[in-house]
Amino acid sequence: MESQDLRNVGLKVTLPRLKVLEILETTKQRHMSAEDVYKALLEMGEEIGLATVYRVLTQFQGAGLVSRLSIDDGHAVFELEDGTHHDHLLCVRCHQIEEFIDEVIEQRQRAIALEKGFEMTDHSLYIYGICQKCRQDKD
Amino acid sequence: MESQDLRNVGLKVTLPRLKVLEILETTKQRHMSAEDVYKALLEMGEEIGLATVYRVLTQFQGAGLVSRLSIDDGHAVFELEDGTHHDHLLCVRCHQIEEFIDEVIEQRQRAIALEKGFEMTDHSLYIYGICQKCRQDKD
DNA sequence: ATATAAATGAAAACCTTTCTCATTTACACC
DNA sequence: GGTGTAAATGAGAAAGGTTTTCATTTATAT
Repeated sequence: MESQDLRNVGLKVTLPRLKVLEILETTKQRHMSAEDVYKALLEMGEEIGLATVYRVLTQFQGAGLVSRLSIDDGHAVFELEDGTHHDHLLCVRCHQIEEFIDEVIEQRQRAIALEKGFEMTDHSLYIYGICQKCRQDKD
Repeated sequence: MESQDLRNVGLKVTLPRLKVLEILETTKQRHMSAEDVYKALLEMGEEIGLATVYRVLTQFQGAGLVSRLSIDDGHAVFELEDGTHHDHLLCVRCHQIEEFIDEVIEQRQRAIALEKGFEMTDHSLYIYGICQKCRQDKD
């Protein structure tokens, strides 16, 4: 019952919102750009505007339904929020994204913010590299 | 003798390059966007094109003279390379940037890349928050 | 049912960054 | 010290992702 998910966060239940949510939930690829979502919807035969996809994703982010990753190349991808904070490894060849959690790093970050007098609002850690599969393919 | 710095990295010594280098070295603000550098040069009375500033900064980055930070909002700033790897704290109110080094985090990152089979090429860590000064000003 | 505020789609606008191309410049060589 | 040649520059156009505008459509409260 996805409609309720939307109502819970104070968003009107509209077809575009339901469809975007559906794509995010059913696509195997966990990390999708707005363009990815848009194309997936077109392929489903849904009529939707790219601007709407951007708007909906931004609203979802504001509502805590998704989080937005800002990749180094000035590109954003979205992932369904699952409540766990995690960081990311990005393959610079195939652009696959893996996730990891490291409590030691989390702790150090909090300590550093404290040390520097910062009230931490957010943090982001990206490790860029060549993933195992790409290294095997042609090293 | 900045001309030598340029020759050392295999770049022709041109006025625009010398001027960009001069701005980076003499401006108090350590982290500057291409636009910042461009405006600073115009204010100095230098005639330079914005495209040239971008090109020069990118070349400097390739030559290891500067590093580029990609801020979350799809904005890049440059800093003179000083040989030390460090990460950044960014104030979301005043946009001031502070630097820190944490060997524990560096180590964990290497360990995680290894665990995941990644050959790490780069990594970036940003802590976003409200800096001490901004917290005092109006909390 | 209906009124009303919110949401949508298409296209234009935006913003930072890169590219194109004609002109200028630095540097190696004479 | 001139001079040829490849590289660098500047202006403006183009690119690419994202946001805005505005007329139209839709969801929801009454």
